[in-house]
Amino acid sequence: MKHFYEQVYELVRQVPVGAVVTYGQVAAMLGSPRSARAVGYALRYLPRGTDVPWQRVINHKGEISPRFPAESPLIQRALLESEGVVFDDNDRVDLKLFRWPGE
DNA sequence: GAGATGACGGGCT
DNA sequence: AAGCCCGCCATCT
Repeated sequence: MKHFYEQVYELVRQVPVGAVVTYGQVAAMLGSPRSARAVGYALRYLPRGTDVPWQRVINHKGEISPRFPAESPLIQRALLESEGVVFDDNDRVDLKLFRWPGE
């Protein structure tokens, strides 16, 4: 455990298929409820061929956070849907149903 | 070592 | 109910 990043990656790797977690949740699980932002920061630095299921991390609204390539969110959405996650008419995930409770 | 950055969250309007 | 603003944290340059 060197960088906060590493911890984020490790934890995200443990999120099961068909489940999602919020940035804040990840931060809280790592012991820093206020560092949700840092979590997003960590994911931003992920290389493309990573084994980390970054697509399972979304914001507190249950929606995919916007970012530079406008297509990324679409790819992320497709990945999640293929894993069984359902999006409503507003492109949001029902966190009450898909939020990973943790270990 | 200081300042800027950013895929967030929560509270208030 | 939706949107805006402000504060937080760890990392990057």
